[in-house]
Amino acid sequence: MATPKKEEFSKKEQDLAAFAKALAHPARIAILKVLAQRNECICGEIVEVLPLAQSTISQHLKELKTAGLIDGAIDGPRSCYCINWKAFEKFNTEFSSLFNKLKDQNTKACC
Amino acid sequence: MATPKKEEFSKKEQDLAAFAKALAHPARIAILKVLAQRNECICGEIVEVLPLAQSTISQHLKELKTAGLIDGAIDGPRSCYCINWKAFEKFNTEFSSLFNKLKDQNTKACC
DNA sequence: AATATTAATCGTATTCATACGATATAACCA
DNA sequence: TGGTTATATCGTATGAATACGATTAATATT
Repeated sequence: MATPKKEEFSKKEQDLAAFAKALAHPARIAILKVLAQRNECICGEIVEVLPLAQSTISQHLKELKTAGLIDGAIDGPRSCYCINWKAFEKFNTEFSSLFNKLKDQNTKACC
Repeated sequence: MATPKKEEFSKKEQDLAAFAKALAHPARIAILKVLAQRNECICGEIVEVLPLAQSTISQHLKELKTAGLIDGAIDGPRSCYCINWKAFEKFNTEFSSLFNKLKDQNTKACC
């Protein structure tokens, strides 16, 4: 029991869900805000600003990176992260288009 | 250890994260599609179409309802679910506005 | 070379999510 | 009333996410 069944859905559904999952924690939304605000996206600044341990932030950054929402570059002893605007926009439009598609299909005022 | 820290973030961040979490599973996206497609939003149809057990679907429906994305009404022996367009649109615009706000703040081409 | 700084990774504990079968509930039909 | 149908809920097993301290790795600094 409890063997995951995500693979049985369409790729589009899986991709959109994965994107949503990347945003499904307030810490990660806060991280994106910090990355956008600062002109330099040094990781240490995020640790200072957010109420989480360094290792936890690092973990969240990794997830955002895996989801493709941010890029990371090693810069000497530190790491420089920044938002991947292309990917972010792609998902933004994809999500809006899901919403609009759903709405168009919905022919009936239901319930 | 591992005591949740979600409360330590802003309400807006929490709300957006909660919405994202509701969409963070392909089954729930698929459910929304079915609800939009059918003129009648009987729960049983969803069970027929998706590769999940009835109790699992029921659980996912409950989460979508808790997140405010769908409404449910009891209709005799069955249940009638439908998308809460108002809530859905609210989150859609809120998400787009986050994206645009982030982009505006981002003064530097980084990394 | 020795030490400090920065961030990633490891190990691990705890909590949450996902999935199912079984059972309960509630309305309808014979 | 007895049985059927439709859905929710319970119990439970497993897997994933979250969080932290400790350690490692890699570059700077002295």
